[in-house]
Amino acid sequence: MAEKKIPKATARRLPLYYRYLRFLYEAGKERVSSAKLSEAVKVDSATIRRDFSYFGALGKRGYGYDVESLMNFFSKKLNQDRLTNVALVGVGNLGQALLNYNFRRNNNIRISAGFDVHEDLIGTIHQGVPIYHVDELIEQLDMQQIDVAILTVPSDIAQEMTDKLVEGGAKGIMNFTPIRVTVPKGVRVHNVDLTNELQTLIYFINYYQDFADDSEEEADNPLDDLFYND
Amino acid sequence: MAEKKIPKATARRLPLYYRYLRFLYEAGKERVSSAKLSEAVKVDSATIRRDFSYFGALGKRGYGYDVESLMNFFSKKLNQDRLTNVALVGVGNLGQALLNYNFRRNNNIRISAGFDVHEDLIGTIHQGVPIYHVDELIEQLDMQQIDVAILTVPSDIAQEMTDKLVEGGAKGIMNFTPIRVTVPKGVRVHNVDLTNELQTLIYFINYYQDFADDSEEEADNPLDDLFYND
DNA sequence: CATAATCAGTGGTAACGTTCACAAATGAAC
DNA sequence: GTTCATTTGTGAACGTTACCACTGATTATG
Repeated sequence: MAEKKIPKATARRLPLYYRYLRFLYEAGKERVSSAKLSEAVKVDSATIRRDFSYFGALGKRGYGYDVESLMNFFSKKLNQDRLTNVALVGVGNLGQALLNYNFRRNNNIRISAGFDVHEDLIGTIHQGVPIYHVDELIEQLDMQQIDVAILTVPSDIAQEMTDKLVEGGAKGIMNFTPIRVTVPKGVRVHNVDLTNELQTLIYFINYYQDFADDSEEEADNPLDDLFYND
Repeated sequence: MAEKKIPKATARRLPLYYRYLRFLYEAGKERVSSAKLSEAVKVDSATIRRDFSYFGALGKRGYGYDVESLMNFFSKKLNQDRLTNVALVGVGNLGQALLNYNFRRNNNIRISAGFDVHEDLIGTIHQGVPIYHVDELIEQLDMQQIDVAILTVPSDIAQEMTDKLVEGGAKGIMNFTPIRVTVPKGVRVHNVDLTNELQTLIYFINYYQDFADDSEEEADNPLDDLFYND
């Protein structure tokens, strides 16, 4: 909780920088300039330097940045030095794909518990992850000290499951449902709305296609749609 | 291609508005105010009015907005009045989940062709969608008049497949790989980076947890990370 | 050691996005 | 028809983000 105000736009780019630094490190590179980084992550080099500067002077003029130390620095910032357990609420199509999706590959994040209501699933183990009934959600979150959850349930129970997550002490929810759920202050929701993304993409290619000078980020991620509190 | 400059932030919210308008219409509601919309989509009411105003005067003072006509208006804007075919490149875990994911439910978007290199998959039909070898990609895009693609391939072939897509005439790519691919002017890439999202979420809950007054949009869709050209 | 090339850090500014606050328009009530 | 309650549309203020352009530190070269 050290540095006060890292801009949100900067925070969203940190994982991108971190990933590429890992790549450079594994490729044996010792140094990198903001210009080289810029090419790979497609972020303006001035923006990269500004982003890094919020954390202090991490580079050396005339030299660039030391890959290993910068990588380690961001590793700590992104909590990659310890394992983060995540709950998966809703083990349907998308949920199961996320179980298979290897968050751990180069990342200290793993889904450690799944929750569903479907009787066939409960008690089974998928990709090494035990599936519990949602009735056990609050209890398990507490027991396993989980404070981050992925929500992949049908829309009509999205708010209900969110309330349970909040009650279980979740602090962060990655919401794959199209519902904008309501949460109390202190809980952060990150919306990943796939249909929304696709529709936006289609809108852009239909209405922005001939505006040439137009290269930028998120998003956002767009996709990027996140908010805090209610 | 009518109205010139709809802000990107506005464009990203259109699908959200559209979806809720559909919901209201199906619930038999005839009118809605920006304040009511605001509650549901969690966007400030002034922002909603501003967003709508870019398209002209869509509402009536003292009344609000007519649900049906607004819904139809956005339906056209979002190309929902005609079917959009999308290609899926990479029919692995995530790809198959997206095949199952019902984009068509309330949306005139469907995945109409899948592409992979895995021999077991080629020639099969998943969820009604035929899977072709990637060697047929360029040919099929052309034949099926597809200009939007979802990219869910391993990182190491992301750029190669992107190049094929561009060659096949794709104008929009929803990129699920962590690679920031390079594309020529006129092609829009929308990055959906799940690991990135999760890491950002974890970063936020660790560093922003006690900054209370902090509720906003996108996304930082974030997730929302999109760009144009190279 | 001197000169050239490189490159981080940052002040300034422009572009973009959000929100306040209010006038003008409309509908509802009686 | 007058009054009251709503609610849009928008000028203006504010906040955030991105980028240019330059200074000065450092390395590389001969």
